[in-house]
Amino acid sequence: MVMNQQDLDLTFGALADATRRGMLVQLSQGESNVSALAEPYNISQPAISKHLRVLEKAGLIERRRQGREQIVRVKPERAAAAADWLAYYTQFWKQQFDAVENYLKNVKKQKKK
Amino acid sequence: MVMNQQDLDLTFGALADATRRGMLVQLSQGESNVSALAEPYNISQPAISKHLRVLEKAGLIERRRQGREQIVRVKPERAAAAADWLAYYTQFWKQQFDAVENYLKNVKKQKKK
DNA sequence: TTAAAACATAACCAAATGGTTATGAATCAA
DNA sequence: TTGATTCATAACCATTTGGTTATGTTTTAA
Repeated sequence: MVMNQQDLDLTFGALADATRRGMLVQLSQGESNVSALAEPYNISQPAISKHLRVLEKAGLIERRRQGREQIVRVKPERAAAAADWLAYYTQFWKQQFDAVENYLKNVKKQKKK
Repeated sequence: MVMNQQDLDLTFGALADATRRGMLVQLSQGESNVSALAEPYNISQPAISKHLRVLEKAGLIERRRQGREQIVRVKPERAAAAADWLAYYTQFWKQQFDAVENYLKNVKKQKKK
């Protein structure tokens, strides 16, 4: 999946909150309705709704109605794409870091001489 | 590296902005001073300073003084840990997604009968 | 039929975010 | 020595964010 800048904004933004990450972790165990998802957190029900909306706008979850319940399930594509993005650049950052480390080490050696 | 919730908040939060991601991408090519980093963006210099501060607080970059210049370089550990976190759960989200897909497919088949 | 359950939505609030202009400090170059 | 360069910091502003309470809607269960 190709992620544009806005997708990355929304995805990383959604992941930048412990409550929302907790919900995603919970959903890795299986589908859930909203009440069950809310249970571990002692914030109000509307606050939970807002978090779910953020996750939905980021494309990280999907909802379907089942009677009066709302069944939430995870949608892994965006998260996978964000993980790929991060892994891709991490590789270069590591290379860059090592290169600079070696350079600084050499400079130190030169000074000792 | 073990990431606590606050580290993940800061790291994903820092990544949730296109300007900051652009800076990190730029830094994957090598160290840079602040002016060179700022060049592609037409926002004010203090705005650049703020973005750098966010990246620094998240532990994604490091700075050192060199005369009147500030040399910025990337620090890959946090990004790597965040990438690991994402990759780890993505695996379960994919499993979960596939399981639900199969379940829903079976339900459809049953209905056809 | 009526009360409870499971949500969404609206209105509001404080704090955080991303931007600005103005200003100042340190360093370098002429 | 003085002016330009390279930055940081302070003060301010509008918007976003994460929370709240109040209220309404739909569905289920008694």
